[in-house]
Amino acid sequence: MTSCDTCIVRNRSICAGLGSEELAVLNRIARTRSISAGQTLMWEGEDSLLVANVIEGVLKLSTGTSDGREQIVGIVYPSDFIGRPFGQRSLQTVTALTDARVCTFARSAFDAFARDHPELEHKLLQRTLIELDRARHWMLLLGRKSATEKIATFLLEMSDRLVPQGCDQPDAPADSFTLPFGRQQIADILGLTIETVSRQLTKLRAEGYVELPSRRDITIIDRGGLTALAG
Amino acid sequence: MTSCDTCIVRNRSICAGLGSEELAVLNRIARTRSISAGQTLMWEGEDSLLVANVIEGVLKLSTGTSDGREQIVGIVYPSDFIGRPFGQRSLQTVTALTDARVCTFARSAFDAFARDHPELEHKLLQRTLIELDRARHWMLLLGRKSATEKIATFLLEMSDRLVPQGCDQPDAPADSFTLPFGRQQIADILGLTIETVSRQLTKLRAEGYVELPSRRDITIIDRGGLTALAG
DNA sequence: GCAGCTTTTTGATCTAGCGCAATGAACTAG
DNA sequence: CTAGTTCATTGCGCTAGATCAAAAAGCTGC
Repeated sequence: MTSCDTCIVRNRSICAGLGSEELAVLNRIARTRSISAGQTLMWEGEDSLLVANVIEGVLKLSTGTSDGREQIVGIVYPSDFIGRPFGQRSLQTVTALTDARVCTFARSAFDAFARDHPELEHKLLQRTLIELDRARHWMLLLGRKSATEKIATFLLEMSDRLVPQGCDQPDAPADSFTLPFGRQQIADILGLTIETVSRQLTKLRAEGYVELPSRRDITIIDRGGLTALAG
Repeated sequence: MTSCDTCIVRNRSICAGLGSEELAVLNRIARTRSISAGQTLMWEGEDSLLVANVIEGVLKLSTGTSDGREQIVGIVYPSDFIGRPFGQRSLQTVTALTDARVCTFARSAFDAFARDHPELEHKLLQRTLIELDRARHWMLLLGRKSATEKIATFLLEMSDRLVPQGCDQPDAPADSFTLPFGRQQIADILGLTIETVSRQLTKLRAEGYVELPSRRDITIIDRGGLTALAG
């Protein structure tokens, strides 16, 4: 059974600000679910039956062409909301990148609850507006930036959104962090091939912008330089 | 002075469903504004002071890099909503592609009104969710599709969203339509150069997929073929 | 340690789309 | 009608990034 009382993302998720009775109602339709890395929670084109809050872990939203090319269109962190409320179909595939835990709701039940709680809908609207800004900003990167600019932008963005594991410090951007992605996934985020991603990272290391202590670890050495490269 | 009573997008815009008293209140903070083609309504990075409903005309939302590359991230039609409610900054430049009329509101006044009217906020949420789906879908095109696929997708999308001028017929996709864009703008939508757009269109014409009666007119000859090309 | 994976890097080519330049077509204003 | 202006097309390299192929580096389990 779920308990919102002990939920670690309670104050940052869309649930924040709900009264205790409302939380109790929401609690009744909620179901916590564990997902292991690589597992898919919902499929593109499928009926939209679930929505969820991310409790822990990182997930990707992706779309693809019929011949197997993939584009990652969003990355989802703890306290973020996933799924498509008020819509019949999910237009993205949602897949866990790390082991994850999510708090799921049947979409229809959630929709009904949301319509009765303007404060919740307002939070959802705020988030959706932010996501839309983010997606549109990423369109500039996909459509107009060079491989070097893409990688530099990506590393800076990751240093902003990722926090070194186990560290609940102030949210200043960290210069060292562990990516929840392999090279292929970075390629799918940036609209590049895996080889180009690898070459660009090697180049940035050779030029002293970053260090690559291990496959998924990044240390930013020259943030200013990277910022300039990001365009 | 504005009058919602005679507004031609009243039933399709976010105002639809508001009662007549509420409409009167909204009316009081609204201001109709005419914009001529090419004129910019709001600038990227500027304080978000206005939001608006589009009454007539087509506008583009765009972002750019410091060195002048541009990416169009959205196209806005009559009854669509523009601007960034509940946010300090506008992250896109909004520019009229054709002569246009919009119904503007001071953002702060609109925000306050919206917070008092859950039904309105719900409509706004629905629209924002649809726009987010659209933006993410476009990311696949920008990141993963070839020039031919991009152009084919674009033409099909335009035939869906544009209606031949002066024709209030059922909304089946029209095979002939007039684009509100020049070649450079098509390029900025698709993340291509103007030359590539031109060459691809010439190629599609040569291969019998489309006819190009004049600069901005398109006639789709082989919709099935285009659909196949779109990938 | 080693064998069998998977993932990443590196190398060598190829090509789609870019960038530049010239030409041509359409629109505007006298 | 003509000159000026803007916009679109076409031609010709060139290059960033894709593609194909192989080697190297990490993991996993024994």
